[in-house]
Amino acid sequence: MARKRSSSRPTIADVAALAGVGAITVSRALREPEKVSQQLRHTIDGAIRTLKYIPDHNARALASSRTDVVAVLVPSLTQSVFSDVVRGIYDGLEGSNLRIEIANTRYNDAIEEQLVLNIVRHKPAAIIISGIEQTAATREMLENAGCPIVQIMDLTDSPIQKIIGFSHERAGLEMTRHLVDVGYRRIAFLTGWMNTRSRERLCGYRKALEEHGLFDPALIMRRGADSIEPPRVTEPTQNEFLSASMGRALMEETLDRHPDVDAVFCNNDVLSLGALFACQARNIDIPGRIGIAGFNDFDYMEAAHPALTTVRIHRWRCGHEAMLAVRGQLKGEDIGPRIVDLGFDIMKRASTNRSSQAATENGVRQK
Amino acid sequence: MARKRSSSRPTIADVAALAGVGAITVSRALREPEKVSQQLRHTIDGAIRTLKYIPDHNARALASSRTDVVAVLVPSLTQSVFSDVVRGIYDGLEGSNLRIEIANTRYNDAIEEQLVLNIVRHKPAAIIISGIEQTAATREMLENAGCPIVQIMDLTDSPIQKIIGFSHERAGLEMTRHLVDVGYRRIAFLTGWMNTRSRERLCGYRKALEEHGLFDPALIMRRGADSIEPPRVTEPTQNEFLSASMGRALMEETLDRHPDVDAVFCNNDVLSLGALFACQARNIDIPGRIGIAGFNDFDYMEAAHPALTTVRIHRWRCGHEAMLAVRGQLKGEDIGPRIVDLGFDIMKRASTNRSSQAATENGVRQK
DNA sequence: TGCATTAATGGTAGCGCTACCATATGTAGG
DNA sequence: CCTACATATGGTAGCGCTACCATTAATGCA
Repeated sequence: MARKRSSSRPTIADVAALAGVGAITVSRALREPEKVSQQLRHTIDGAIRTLKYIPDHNARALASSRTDVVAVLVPSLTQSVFSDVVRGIYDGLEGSNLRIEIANTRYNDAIEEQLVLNIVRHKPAAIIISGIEQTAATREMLENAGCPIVQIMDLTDSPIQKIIGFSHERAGLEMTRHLVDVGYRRIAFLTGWMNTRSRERLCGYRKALEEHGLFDPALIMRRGADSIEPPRVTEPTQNEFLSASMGRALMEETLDRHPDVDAVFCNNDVLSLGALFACQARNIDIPGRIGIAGFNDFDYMEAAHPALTTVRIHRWRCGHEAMLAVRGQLKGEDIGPRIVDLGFDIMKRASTNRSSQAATENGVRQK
Repeated sequence: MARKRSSSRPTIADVAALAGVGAITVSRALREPEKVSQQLRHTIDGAIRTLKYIPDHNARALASSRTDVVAVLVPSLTQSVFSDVVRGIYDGLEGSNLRIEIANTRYNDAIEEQLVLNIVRHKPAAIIISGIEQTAATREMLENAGCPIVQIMDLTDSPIQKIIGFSHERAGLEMTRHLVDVGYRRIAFLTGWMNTRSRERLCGYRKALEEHGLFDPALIMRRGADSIEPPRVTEPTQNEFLSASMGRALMEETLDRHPDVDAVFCNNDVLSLGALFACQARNIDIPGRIGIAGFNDFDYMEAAHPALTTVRIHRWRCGHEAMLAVRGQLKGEDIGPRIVDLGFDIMKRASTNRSSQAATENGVRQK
């Protein structure tokens, strides 16, 4: 009844035999080398190399009910935002023998819950999860997962364990304040489909304008699906989620319907690029007649003509630090600060560069 | 000597006990439901739901020496090119119970070889790998992996099993021909760090120009690291790999050093965007004085002012079709055509829209 | 009616590894 | 010299599942 061993794959027993030691010693040499004499360690290393032995992590997981998988939950792969974050996570991996498993929640709580259940059942080494709006059930599963959990890309006072990110509301607020500061008064908000975090930015925009009695709900210009689920994106040309074309259309609509608007705060750089093109096509002076601001600081923002004002956030760093935090905790280090605010930078560029002089004039013109 | 069972996790035995059947029957109900009577199937489903049973894929892999992991090898996560491909792969996953494991080769053969070794040893359900330039050792491992292999994003006459992609050389060739057709004569090639595939496009560019005796190596304008390894990218603002700023600098250099250049073919849309901004900043007429063409057809290309000519390639579709091909083969379907050419489209837009009238004039002017 | 064949289910023995103990050695302390 | 205790190594029994057979009941067909 012996089951055939596919002779191809060397096992720990083969290594042990070749090195003339017990299998368990090989296992130790791999996992806790300090507990094996230097001499044996050397012999074993040799055997491993000769046989090109690679441990089977399935067997390892089964035997130890632990894995070396870091599960990463992101809401979307569509946006370069999360590509950068994921890249940071991968870059933070190097030199460890951890593995990464990306799970895509598609901005859907039910999917997220199912994924988390599946993940915790498989005893990951750690979990990195985007945002703070997990359902109660999801949160409970995470709390009981018995591994390091890092939330990213947002902030809250009550992280599950640790959170690394920044405040979207404050980012929206500060950028809007900047626009007001330099003299814009009729500031529209351009947006595509909104998730929780982009909604927080809208919130910041609103608060900043209300501080000055400048808020006008009619100036929230929105395109794209109105659903809770994000629209499906396949090839970018059919993008109803977020695109420069959408930004261009939004800008044109704004100019047509609200001729008194003197600045647009775009919920995403992609939109701001479209807004810029719309203005160029109509020969509208930027920043004189219209100011433009975006969010993310993608590479093209500073190269644009005029260079586009935006909020720089630290996507790569966020992923990278999350991974480093995970690795620290797995090495037994202290968890450190539970809340890490990476902040953001208001990149004041030519597209909103009105002198306060011009600002005053503009304020007058607004009247 | 009994090892403690962490009571938390229900096993197949628990389900079997609750359903009053043997464990193996539960196993079958999950994997080959048609071999279990409808009645038992129903009972078992109930038990699974009551216990929230989730199979342990580590144990499954160990027992069956097979996994449900589709390994995906990409050379980079930096470029939105591969983000789109990966997104297509994930989208193609839905409804299956396959899992995805992304491995990043960093354009490095040695890393790729190590990753492939590690992957094949773990018996993946299938492998999707970018490009065709695997080392002999890598190729041999893949050939002996005993699972479906799909190469993507390029073409060759001798795929390992199946390849889904398009010809970069032909894309470069056709775009360059278009530029010549509409009358451009001194056509520069703008590029950052080049990988094998972008080099193929350069090759196409060269061939097209040589057809007309227009090739001039001095017009290959290049920035970024000259190494075989790609430069590291962290936050996009420090991007020495590929950025709009680089495109802008390249365009400015081209204008300064080669005032007779009348068109630029950018190896990437990102560069073409920078090139556009450079021209706008100098008030240079596009497409009159300078024509601009890119490669990829990112969303902003058609929104730009003027809309930018480019090569549309099918990134999402490439990943998606690769995944569907994998699923088909795993279901036992025929492998189908070994070579799937997804092609590309030359998107002729305003940035190269010279009438043939103007083209002739320009031809004259060149003399 | 008898015997081959199929359909439906179960038992047992691993898959490759590590947790848990047991067993040698060496080394210090009384 | 003996105990105590750390250091270094090994043996055994699973982890949760499925491959491989075995078994039983139901069906087909001469």
